[in-house]
Amino acid sequence: MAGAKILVVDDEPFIVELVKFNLESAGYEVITASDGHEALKLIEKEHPDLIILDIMLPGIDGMEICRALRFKRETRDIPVILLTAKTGEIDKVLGLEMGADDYITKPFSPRELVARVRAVLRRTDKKARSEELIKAGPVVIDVDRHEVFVDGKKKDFTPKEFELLKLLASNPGKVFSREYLLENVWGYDYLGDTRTVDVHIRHLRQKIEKNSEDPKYIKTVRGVGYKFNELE
Amino acid sequence: MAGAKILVVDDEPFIVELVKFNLESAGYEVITASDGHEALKLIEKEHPDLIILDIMLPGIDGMEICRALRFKRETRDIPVILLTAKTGEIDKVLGLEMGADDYITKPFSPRELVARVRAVLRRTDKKARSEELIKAGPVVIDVDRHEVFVDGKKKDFTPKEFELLKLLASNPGKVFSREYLLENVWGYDYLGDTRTVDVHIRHLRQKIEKNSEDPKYIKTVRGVGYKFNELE
DNA sequence: CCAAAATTATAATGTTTTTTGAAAAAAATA
DNA sequence: TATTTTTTTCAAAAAACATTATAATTTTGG
Repeated sequence: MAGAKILVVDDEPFIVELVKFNLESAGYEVITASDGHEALKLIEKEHPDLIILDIMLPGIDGMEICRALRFKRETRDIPVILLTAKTGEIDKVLGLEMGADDYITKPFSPRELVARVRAVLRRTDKKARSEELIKAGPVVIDVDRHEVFVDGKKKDFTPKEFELLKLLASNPGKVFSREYLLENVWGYDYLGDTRTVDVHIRHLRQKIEKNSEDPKYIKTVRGVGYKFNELE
Repeated sequence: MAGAKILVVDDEPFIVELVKFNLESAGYEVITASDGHEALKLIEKEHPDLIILDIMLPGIDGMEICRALRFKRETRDIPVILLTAKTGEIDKVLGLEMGADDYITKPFSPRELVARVRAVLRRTDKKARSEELIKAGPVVIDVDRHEVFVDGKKKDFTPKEFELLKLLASNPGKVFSREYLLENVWGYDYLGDTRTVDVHIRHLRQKIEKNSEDPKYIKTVRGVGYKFNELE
C-alpha cells in the first residue's frame, strides 16, 4: 500500500520525530500523537491505515488502546505495531489477547521499522490479494477457498456439485450436453449412467434456486442438456 | 558476518585498546577514533559494518552522532552499540536513542562485548531477518522465536506440526491439497503416504480446537484438502 | 387430448474419502 | 547406547457422497 497513512503514538518527541522521518522517507504519510487520548481522537478523525503504538504511554497505555480499537467496527481492521522496551514485555504482549499485528523491541533500527511496516501493510491489504472469482447470476465462486456464495450467503457444495457448478457458471448461457459434463467433471473414463448428471443438477437447483420447481438459473434444454442462464 | 569492519569510538585510549584487542582476537577488523569529528570522518571514508560508540565524548557526543547517522541514507543502516558509564543513562538510551541496536554498560567483560557484537551483526544481517507475526483465529505464530500462542497461551508444537500450521495459517481461507502440503512441508522428494497429512492435521486440531470433534478453524474440504478458516 | 419421449424425484444401495486408534519405525536427545 | 519424542504406517470405523433403479411427472408432436 503505497502512500499509506500511518499514525505514530509515543510520548517521547524524539522517537516520534525519528519514526516520522524514516517512514516519510519510505514514502508514507505520517500523523502523530503523544498520548492515548490524542491518539483515539486522531484515529476517529483521520482513519489511519496503520498505527505504531508505544506500549508505555501516559494516561491510557498502548495495550489499552489496542484493545479498545478491537471493539469498534470502524477500527477493528486497522493493523497495529507495538513498540516494547524490554524483552520481558514481549511475552506479555504475545500472551495476552493479541490485538496487535506485530511488535518491535527498542532499541530498533530504522530499517527494521520500515521493513515491518511494509510487511504488515502487505499482509493486511485485502485489495492486493486478488483471488479468482467466478460470478454468474446470484452465484459467486471463490476457487482458491473452495467456497460458493449464493445471494451473498455461503453455501456448502459437495465436490461433484462444486465442479459441475464451476463449469456451468464459467460459461453462462452456454448449453452443455450430459456427455460433455460427464467427460469434464467426472472424467473421460467414466462409465456410468448419464442420468447421474440429472441428479446433481437437481441438487444444484435445490441450493441455488429460490423455487427449484421453476428454475431461473439452471435451465434444462430439452433434448440437449443444461445451461446456466444469466437473466436479462 | 565474519571479518566485519568495526569502528570503535572512545576518548579513553585504554578502553579503545581493550575493545580493539578483543574484537581482533575474535576475527574482526577494527578501526578507531577518539572523538566525534574523527568518527564522522572515518565513517564516511571507511563505511564500517558496525560502530561501537561511547555515549560521552568531547565535542560531538555519542548520542548526537547516533542521531546524525540515522538521517543519512548511506549510514542509516549501520548498526550501533552504545557504551554507557552509569546505569542511569540506560533509560535515556532506550527511550531516546532508538537508533542504537544495543548498549553495553561499563565496566564490561570482553566476552560480553564480543557476544553482543556478534548478536547485533547477526540480527542486522539482511538475509537472516525481517520475519513477522502470523496471526489467524486464536493462533499467533512468532516465527523468529519459533513459538505458537493459542488463545494467548503458549503451546508446544513439533517441527512438522509447526511448519504445517505456519503454512495453513499464513493463508487463512485458502484450501491446500494434501499433495501441496506434502511438497511444501515435507519436501518435493517425499515419498510417503498422503494420509500422513491427515494424522498431523489431527494433532493440530487437538492442540488448537476447543472441541477437536467439531473443528472451527482447521477445516476439511472433502475431496480437496484442508484449510485454516477465518471466522466471520 | 393422447401417447411417446424426455426429464425429474425418491430412496435404497454402493463407493470413496476421511477420521480414528494403535502400534511400528525413525529421529532426536540424554 | 538408552530413552524419549516425533513421525509414519496401517486398517477398521465412520461419515460423506455418488450411483442406480424405479416411479412419477412433464413436455411435445400428432
